[in-house]
Amino acid sequence: MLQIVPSAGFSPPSSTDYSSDYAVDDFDLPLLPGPMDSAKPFASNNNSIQQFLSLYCDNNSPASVFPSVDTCMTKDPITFYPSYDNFYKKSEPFVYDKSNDWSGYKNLPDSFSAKPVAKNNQAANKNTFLDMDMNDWDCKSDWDDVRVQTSVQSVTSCSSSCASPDFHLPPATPPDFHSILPLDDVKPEVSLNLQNLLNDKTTAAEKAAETKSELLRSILEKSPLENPRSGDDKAEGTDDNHKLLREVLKDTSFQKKYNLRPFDIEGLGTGFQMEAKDKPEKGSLKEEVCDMNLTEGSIAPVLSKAIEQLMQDVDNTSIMLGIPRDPKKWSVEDVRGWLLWNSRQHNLPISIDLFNITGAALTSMNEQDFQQRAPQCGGLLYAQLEIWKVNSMEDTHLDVNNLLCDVNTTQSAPSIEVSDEDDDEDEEMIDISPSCSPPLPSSTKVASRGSGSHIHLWQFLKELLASPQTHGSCIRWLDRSKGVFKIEDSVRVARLWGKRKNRPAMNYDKLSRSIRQYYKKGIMKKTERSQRLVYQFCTPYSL
DNA sequence: GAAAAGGAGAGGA
DNA sequence: TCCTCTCCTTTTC
Repeated sequence: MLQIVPSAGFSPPSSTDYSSDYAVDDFDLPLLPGPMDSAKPFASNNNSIQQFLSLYCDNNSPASVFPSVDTCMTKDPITFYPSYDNFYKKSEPFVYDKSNDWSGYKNLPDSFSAKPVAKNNQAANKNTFLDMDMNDWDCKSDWDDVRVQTSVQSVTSCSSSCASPDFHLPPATPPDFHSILPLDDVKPEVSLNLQNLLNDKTTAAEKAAETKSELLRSILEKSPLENPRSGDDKAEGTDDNHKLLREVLKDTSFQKKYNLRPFDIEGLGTGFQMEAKDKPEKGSLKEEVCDMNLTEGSIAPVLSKAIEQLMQDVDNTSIMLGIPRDPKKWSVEDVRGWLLWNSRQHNLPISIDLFNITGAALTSMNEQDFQQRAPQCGGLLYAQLEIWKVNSMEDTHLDVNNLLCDVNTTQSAPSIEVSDEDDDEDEEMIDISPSCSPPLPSSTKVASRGSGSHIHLWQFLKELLASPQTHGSCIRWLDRSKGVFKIEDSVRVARLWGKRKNRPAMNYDKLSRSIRQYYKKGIMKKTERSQRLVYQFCTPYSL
């Protein structure tokens, strides 16, 4: 199943699959404030937010957290998206280091010769890069493979209030582009504007259609060799620029995506016109987003949902693996299990023996330590662990609005609303109350991870089993490796389950009936030797 | 008597 | 449709 959110964890099959609806292109990363040092919970690492959203926005590979780094450059209102897929897929996952814009490219495959190194050995940092002339590039034909798409999103340049160069992907400037496209005043900090995209998609698509038409006209006028009316019959493929251009013209995927109908533009080429759009599926995130009158501040619910889902996935993974949510509490075996899971889930080459350490030691490692032990995926593991660390903060205040506000704005203290339940359960609600205007819509309170009523009984039981210090008196593992556990206090377990599900009448009879339903589903099975109050998870649920 | 096992129907998402 | 709750009966320990 294609998924974007579960990049950092396990997400059980759900009817809410946003994968087809959103891509990395749909998020306006630069909307995030620049200096994140004062913004919790990512203050510990400036890379975190970038990695976090990169993980989030990837929908190009089903089980991968490798971001498809589609950087963009734009001349408002035109945007071009050179994709790095063709050469990037074998390299390290992108890690943006603001101190060195090109650090993420250090492991590009040998075939990629268009590394951002100037011919005159000019340092290719961000500033010099922006000042470099295309003739300074030591680029070969690899750019020919760069897929180019015209954007159908409405693009605006980000103002300084919502964007900071510190958090922008390094601009990429394929030389071929520069030679054929009007990019005289390229703004390095420009990327997609989620607000415009979501707020007025129709207008955006129409603009894009117009844009593409204008682009075609411009190209055709500037490039007589490609203009069939020019009378020049130069053979196809004799000019790399035109090869690139052909890629642009051949790419019609945007038509389907935005429901555009081609039409002829005064004989100059093909334009595109909006057709009736299908209404987003009811109840989908997309519909919710479309229904929002998206101001800059109202993007918060979108991010809030994304973060909520990500945290839920991390929780699901911790339950599935039977490890604590807090990586600091991991045993050596837990660490190995987590690494093994990541290795399998994302097909990462990890030498697990090099991580024969506890969770406390693991969490104290920096990114370089990870890179040393896992040269090919250390950065990714580090980013994954960062998310887990954030998720483990019980008092984490995920105030998405803070991410969208000027960091100089005074930030209110985290507000945690703790339920008045007894100490059986940590049923606190995370209050995502706005700390800066505008306020969030009605659903400002989000149930903390795992405390929702949608949790399955087997997940709940594993959650209890994962916290023996708290619930060991009522449920415990008999044989962890086989997934055999015993309910020591059936009344209490049933009461906890009823509390979680808001079913005051729950009792063990009903709970055990639900457990028995799992026999048919293959989630649980009877133990080899029938024992009272002893149940056994089936693999992989026991993992 | 408590727990296990399972049939059957209801209800919510 | 799936999952869980609820009620019920019968069997087992």
